[in-house]
Amino acid sequence: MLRLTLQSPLKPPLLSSLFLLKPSFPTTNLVVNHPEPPPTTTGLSRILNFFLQNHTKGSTKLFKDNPFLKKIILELNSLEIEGIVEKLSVENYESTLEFFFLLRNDYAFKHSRVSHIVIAHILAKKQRFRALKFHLQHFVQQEGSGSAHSICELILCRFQKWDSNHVVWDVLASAYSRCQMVDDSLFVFAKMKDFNIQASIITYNNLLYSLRHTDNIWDVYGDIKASGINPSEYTNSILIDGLCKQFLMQKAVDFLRESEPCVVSFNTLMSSSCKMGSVDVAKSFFCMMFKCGLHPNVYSYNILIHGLSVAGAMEEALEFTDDMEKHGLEPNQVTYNVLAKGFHLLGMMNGVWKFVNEMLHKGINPDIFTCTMLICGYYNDEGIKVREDTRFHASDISDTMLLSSLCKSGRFDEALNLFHEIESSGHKPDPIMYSILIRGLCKRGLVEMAFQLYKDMLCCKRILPNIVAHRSILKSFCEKGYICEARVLFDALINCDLMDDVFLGNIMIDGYAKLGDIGEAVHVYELITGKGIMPTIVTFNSLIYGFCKARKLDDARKWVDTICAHGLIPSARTYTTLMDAYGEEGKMEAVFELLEEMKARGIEPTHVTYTVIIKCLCKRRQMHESVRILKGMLPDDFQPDEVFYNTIIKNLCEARDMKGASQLHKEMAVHKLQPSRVTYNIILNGLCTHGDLKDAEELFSTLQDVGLMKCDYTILIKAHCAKGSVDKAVVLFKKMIEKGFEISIRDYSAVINSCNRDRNSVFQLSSLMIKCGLDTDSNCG
DNA sequence: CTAGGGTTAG
Repeated sequence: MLRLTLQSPLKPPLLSSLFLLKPSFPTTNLVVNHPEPPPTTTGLSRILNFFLQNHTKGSTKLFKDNPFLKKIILELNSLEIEGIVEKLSVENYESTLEFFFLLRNDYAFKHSRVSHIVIAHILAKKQRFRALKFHLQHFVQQEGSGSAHSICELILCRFQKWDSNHVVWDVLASAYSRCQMVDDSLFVFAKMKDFNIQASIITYNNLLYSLRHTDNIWDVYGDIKASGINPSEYTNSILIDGLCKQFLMQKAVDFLRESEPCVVSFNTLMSSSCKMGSVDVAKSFFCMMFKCGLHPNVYSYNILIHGLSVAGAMEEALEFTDDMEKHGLEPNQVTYNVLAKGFHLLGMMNGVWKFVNEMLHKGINPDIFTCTMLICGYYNDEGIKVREDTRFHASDISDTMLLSSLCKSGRFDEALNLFHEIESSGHKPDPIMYSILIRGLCKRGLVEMAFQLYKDMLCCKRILPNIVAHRSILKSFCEKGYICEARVLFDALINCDLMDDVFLGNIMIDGYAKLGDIGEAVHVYELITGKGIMPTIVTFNSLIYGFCKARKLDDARKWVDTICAHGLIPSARTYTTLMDAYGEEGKMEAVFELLEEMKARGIEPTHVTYTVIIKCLCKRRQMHESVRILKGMLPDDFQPDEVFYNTIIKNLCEARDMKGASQLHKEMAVHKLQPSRVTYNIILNGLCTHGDLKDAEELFSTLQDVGLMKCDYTILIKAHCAKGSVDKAVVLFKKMIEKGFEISIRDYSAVINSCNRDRNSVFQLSSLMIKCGLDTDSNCG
């Protein structure tokens, strides 16, 4: 059994064992690219043909157990397989389907386009619409965006006369919409119009859905009306959803009035109202539903109960929960999670436990949302109490809670012990417990150990890690600079179809962006959007950060338009990132231009925005003028934060205005801001370089209680060296070593360099270096 | 098509 101890974290090179991960993943669908051999006339395909002809139904089973035939398949290229598929399809649909999917799923065979379209026709003919839908989605994902043109061409050339032609066209247009390839979808629509093929309402709905963030919804809606087909209930609610997403609530309500109202439309309106903070409006929609003769469903109740819970109106939330049951609707996982969250927000742990308990009693297992609440530490230190509480004694949840508490307080030894104890008591290891440990270890920077656990659950225990585990590992890999390992994991998740949400993609994109590797960042972006995952504003903000980091500012700026094209609204973060980048390049006009642009869009600058602005201003101007300009810009209710102050204090120090700096330091208290170690470090540095060294020493000694950082020591040491007080420097240096800070050669040389080439001092420090440190090679950082 | 969480800037 795997035993982990905190004393022996794995060294990074072992991470290369990650490459073993891929074959260990328990799912299929790993795409293997077969090298395409030149077309052969070896007769292999004739043998295969002969074989398939002689076994209609059940042929593939025979085929599966036949190593000889397997060998034949691997010898053939996709063109030869295509020939077989086509020929077979004339004689036997079922065999063709089995043959195709067996090759794809079990042999990871990459079929040709023609084969795919043949299969689509068979599925259409057999009216297996669900399978057809998935088949074509899979197909267009594989083909990627921009493929519509050539695929349409192919269908026109070779499939025009096939019976199910119109169905295939229709579902193809849907597939492109569902995979977020809107341009391709529109291309298919246009071709269909040329050939008088009527799109179904389902296909229109898919298109409408993928365009719901944009003005184009009305064009599509107009098209539907003009074509004479009846909009469905879905059509209306998608339209309402789109209008809500564009914050056009009034238009949404107007449309609801004119169209046939349905529960989903009301739910969408309620959800949007709650998100905008108006639970009352949501409640009035709820009442309106009854007046329209409609009955709220579980979604309706949950939306409302959530709205009330986050607003702190727990009594009312509970009333609606009762009401729900009176109307014959059972509260579900979501209901309980939402109620638990509400009580937690109020700090009423009894309430939380009441609902987690009720959930267990009803046989509803805590799901990923409950777990996220547990794992992400909503329940702080309650775990230990809970485990002692007899009501929860020996239940899985109490173990989970205890584990969570231990991880939260950094007691990993105890956490791991508990974990092994649970394991050896015959309990099946639980993915939630794993993810708690993995997340905890990652948070502490112990990603190597966390990954060991991750692999242990995956490879040894055959438990699929949950989203929390994936996220923690991926994020930590990125943060620690193991970008290649992160990518291998990411690709494995994609290939196993375990990547269905945008968050993992965002983490991966951000990882590349932070390194300035914008090429890969964009590549990952294309990868996830090709999978039909909708990018969010976070995706774009990270991409823009990446372009800025790569110093491609004009490209970065152009991506703001892409955000809008996706129906998303650029955020204050978007603009702040751009402004910071332009400021760094000294392009103040651009900074102010962006500020105007964001305000024009109704996006309020945040305290971060203003921090960036002051940072930029100070680069070019006198400090006092900069502050004056900034003061003119700040809104009355501006709430500065600690970093805002730190930035100004730092600039004041650099302008040698130590008096102003200490004044601002005092002012922080007025805003109830606690100066942090960073603040003190800035002031210390200021005093050392532009102020009185005595003041610096004084500050240094008072800081001893607050806790000193390594750079506090080095700053003062360097200052002493520069002033020629090497003795004082040496005393401090020894103290720093005593405190257990890791001292690198770089630290030594930095100090020695600041000795003004005074040979005596250099000698003194060098001997100290030989005496005290560098006896191991571990600190050559 | 509609509900619960998490990923980004100084």
